Amino acid sequence: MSVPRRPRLEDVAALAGVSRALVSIVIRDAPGASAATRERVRRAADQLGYRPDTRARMLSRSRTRLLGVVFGVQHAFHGDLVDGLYAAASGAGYDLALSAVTPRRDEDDAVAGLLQDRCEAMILLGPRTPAAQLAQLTARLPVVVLARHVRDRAVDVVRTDDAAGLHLAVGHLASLGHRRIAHIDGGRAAGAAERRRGYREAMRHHGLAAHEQIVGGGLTEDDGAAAAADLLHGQPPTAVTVFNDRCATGVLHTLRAGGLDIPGDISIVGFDDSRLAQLSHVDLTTVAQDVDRLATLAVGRAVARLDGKPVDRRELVVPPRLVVRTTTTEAQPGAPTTSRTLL
Amino acid sequence: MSVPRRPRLEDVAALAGVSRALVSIVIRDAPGASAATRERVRRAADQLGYRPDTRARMLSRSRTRLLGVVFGVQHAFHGDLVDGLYAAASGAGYDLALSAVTPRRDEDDAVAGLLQDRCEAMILLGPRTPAAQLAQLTARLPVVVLARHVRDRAVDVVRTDDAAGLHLAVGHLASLGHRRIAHIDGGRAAGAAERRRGYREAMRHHGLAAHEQIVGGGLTEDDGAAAAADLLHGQPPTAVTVFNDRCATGVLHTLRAGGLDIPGDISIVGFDDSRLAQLSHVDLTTVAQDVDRLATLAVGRAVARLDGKPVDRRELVVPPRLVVRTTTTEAQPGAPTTSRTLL
DNA sequence: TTGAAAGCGCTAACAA
DNA sequence: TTGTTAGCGCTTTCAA
Repeated sequence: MSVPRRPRLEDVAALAGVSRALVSIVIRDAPGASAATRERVRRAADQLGYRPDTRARMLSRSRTRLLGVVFGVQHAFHGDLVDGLYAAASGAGYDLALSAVTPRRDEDDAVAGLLQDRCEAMILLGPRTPAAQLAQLTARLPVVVLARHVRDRAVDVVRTDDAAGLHLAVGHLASLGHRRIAHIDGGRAAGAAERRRGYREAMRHHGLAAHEQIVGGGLTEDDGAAAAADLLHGQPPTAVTVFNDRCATGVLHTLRAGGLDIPGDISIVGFDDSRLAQLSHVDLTTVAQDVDRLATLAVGRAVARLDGKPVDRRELVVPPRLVVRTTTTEAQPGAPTTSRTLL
Repeated sequence: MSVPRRPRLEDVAALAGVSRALVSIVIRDAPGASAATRERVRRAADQLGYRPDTRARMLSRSRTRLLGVVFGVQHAFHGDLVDGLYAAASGAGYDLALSAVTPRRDEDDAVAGLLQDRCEAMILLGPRTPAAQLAQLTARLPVVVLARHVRDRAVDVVRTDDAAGLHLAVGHLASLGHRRIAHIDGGRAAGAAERRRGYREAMRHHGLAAHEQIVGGGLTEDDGAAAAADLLHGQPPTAVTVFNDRCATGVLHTLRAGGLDIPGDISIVGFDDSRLAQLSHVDLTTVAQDVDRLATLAVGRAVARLDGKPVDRRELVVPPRLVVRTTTTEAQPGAPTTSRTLL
């Protein structure tokens, strides 16, 4: 049984009794065909189930209308961003080429794959790639770094105002009467330095400089779990701001497993407002990043570069917003001040 | 400043002083060129930084060597599978085209996107698409369903022996002395029916038919949290097998939040052995799916179909394996038998 | 071993 | 409004 070959432009033309060019015009909704012809061509195309060949189109247009996206497949927040990026890209008439960073596929692999796909621009989610290398990549195609601060002037950045986010978090806790507020940081992760700085500034701003306490964390749940244990070896704070939701989740569950009441004994604030924070058994007070806005700006910036439009500010900073859920409450007079051994 | 156009085959040919065809041969490592020529062409290509244009190549070869993958961007286990698929595909000389299912992008969208990318075959991770529709898709290109049972004879399937997995789980619990073992199921999720069946069979096999208790769950953490609450409205079991790790995590944390000791009061067994189960603060006893084997088989099957090789068994079933961690322990004589109100 | 030439399926400039 | 004609960059016969 012979497989019916996929219909080509030519087949449609033949059926409709017109030239290939005409069909191309109709298919692309380009001007230059009468309504009657359009109708006839459309009908023929439908009848044949014609679908234009993207590759041939890309080749002749010498454009792919493809935006490459590098994301961490294990990172819940990246999943949220990808959702936003799909929406933003299709709004701008582009498609997304996804390239995942996995345990066995690093960022360089992911970027290389995208380069091969001939995407026109690249959007990197919280990349760990050094700034110099990113700048180098920018020489090949427009690159937008999403959710990470990059000092290098050559790289476009769209990110949340991380420092402001920590001002919100600390302010919230301070207004609840907390004074001993610790910060579990993200180490060298994207955004970590900014959030650390925001925490310090905010603590000083609230006259709590003496209570500053930064605990080494990271971006995974396990990092949070380890940090939670660390935290409680000394004099435990009454509240903690955590680098991100994943890490905060680790902190939350570890403290609870250790017998502490959250938020009774310790209040916790996360960062991202990823789906993780919204789970009913987590229900984390957190600093929300405006995913749709970040995604829209990132796509917009990539497209602007492709269109050669002038760009005023290289870095676009989106304000965060505090989402209060159930992991924060007023400081308890009798909060634990002695260290306890957990786990 | 003019952008230096990407070098083409022709540029390399000119520099090396040979014809385009020769360059093509050398680049593809095809036979038909002397060692000397090869060397000369290679040097020229390197000097120009030549990279073949994938699209043009796809077009003329009328092959893309692209395997489409539909996955859930929020699903940790899918992330694990994607990692395995990248490895397996590159081993087979194929590339992956990722298409994500997100809150605003359903499976149909994801499949449509891949169809447009002209991938040669498709691998769907735990799809919800009805069997009939999958069968229809198979008429267009080879489709491999990964991690879901499909009765329709037209669809290739690679999956874990879900029922056997529940035999392992129940057997483990039974050997620890548990009798009242409940199952929190996955509803209509991929694999749920098989796991439910496996649970029932295993309970009977161990003479525990009288203790069968199936609680409606789902595949997310929130589903698990809700089920945990339900579970305890009646007479709580001493152990539960849960549809998957995500759901089990919700169960675990909800029970703990309610004051129960896990595994002291209730033992919990998950399914998948996704990264979630391996987190230190979760450390879930679970039924592990052999991710690399599943991925390798799925890619192998897709490639076999593309090569037109005969395929003996339409469905490839991989045995699971039990991973005992810290959420299961021996049944306690004094385990709670009265209902408690949680949350 | 090498080169010429004909596509792959589509777009776009130009003529009619 | 329509059709003709070159490409887009590569692969792949078929001759030389």
